[in-house]
Amino acid sequence: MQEFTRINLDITINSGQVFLWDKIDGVWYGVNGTEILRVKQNPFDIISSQKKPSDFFRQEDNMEKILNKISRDNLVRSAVERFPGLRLLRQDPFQCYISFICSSNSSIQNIKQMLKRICQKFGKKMDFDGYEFFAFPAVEKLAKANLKDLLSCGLGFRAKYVKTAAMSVHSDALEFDFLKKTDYKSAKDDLKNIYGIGNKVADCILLFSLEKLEAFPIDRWTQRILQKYYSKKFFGLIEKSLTEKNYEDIHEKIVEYFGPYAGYSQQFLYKMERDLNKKNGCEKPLIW
DNA sequence: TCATCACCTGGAGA
DNA sequence: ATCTCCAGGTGAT
Repeated sequence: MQEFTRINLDITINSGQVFLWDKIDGVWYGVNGTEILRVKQNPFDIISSQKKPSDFFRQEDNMEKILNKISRDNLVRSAVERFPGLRLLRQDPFQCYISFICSSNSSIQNIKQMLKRICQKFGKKMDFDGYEFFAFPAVEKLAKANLKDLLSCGLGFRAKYVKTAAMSVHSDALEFDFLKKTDYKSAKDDLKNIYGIGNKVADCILLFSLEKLEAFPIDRWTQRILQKYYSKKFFGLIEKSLTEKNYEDIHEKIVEYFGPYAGYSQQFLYKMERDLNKKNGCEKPLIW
C-alpha cells in the first residue's frame, strides 16, 4: 500500500464526521446504519457485521489525484502533510441525515450522547465481536416515534426536526438514492426543504453520505478559517454575515478555487484549525 | 434580502 | 452552590 493511500483511523474518526464510534482496547468500533464495523489500524483490517460490507472508508478514491489537486493551495498542502491519512467517509445516508440535524447548535459531546440514546431507544440490539451494539434505527421507527421519546434522548428543540425529517424520508418525499444520482445543487435544494436543514447541515449530508465531493460545509470553524487565511482571495464575501445568498456566493468561489474536491480540502482545513485550537498556548501558523 | 432572536441541553468557567 | 456563556444552526419575525 502506498503511503498516500494509508488511512489514519484516529485522525479520520476524530474529524467531526462521525459520532457513533468508540475505541476499545486499541480497536475502533462504529455504527453505520444497520452495519457494525470493527477496524484495526495495524495492520489495517476491517470486519463488518454484514456479508457485503459498505465501502465506508472510500478506499477506491484516487487519493493521489485528489490530494494533488487540492494541494495546489499552500495551506491545504501543509494540512495534508500534517494530517496524512485523513479521509472523507461514506456514511449511511439516513444516519448521516439525522446526525447532522441533531448537530445544530450543539457540541460534539452532546451530539454523540443524543445519537447514542436514539440508537438505544429505537435501534435494534446487535451482538458483534463479543460486544453489544445498537444499530441506527430504521426510518419508520423514527418517523413514527413519539415526540416525548425523542425528547427523552436529550434532543431538545431538535426533536421535532428529527421526527419531521424522518417522516419526509418515510413518505418518499425525499429519496437518498435519487439525491445520490442528481447534481449537487438540486440535491441541496431538496434537502433544504426539509424542516431542520439549512445550508450547513445540507452540505454535511451531501459530502459525507451522498457523493457530493464539491460540498463545502461552512460552520463557525470554517468561517473562521476563511476569514483568517483567505480574506484576500474571497475579498468582499466572507466579511459579511452568512446569509442565504452569501453562502451560495461563497460556495461558488470556493469550487472555482479549490476545484471539484473542495469537500476534501474543507476536511483538512477543518481538522487543522480544530487541532490548532485544541492545544492552547502553542498556536503557530502552518506555513509562514 | 437581511438582521435579530429564541431555542433544549450539558459542560466549563466565573 | 448558582449563574453565565456557549457549543460544528435553523426557523420565525
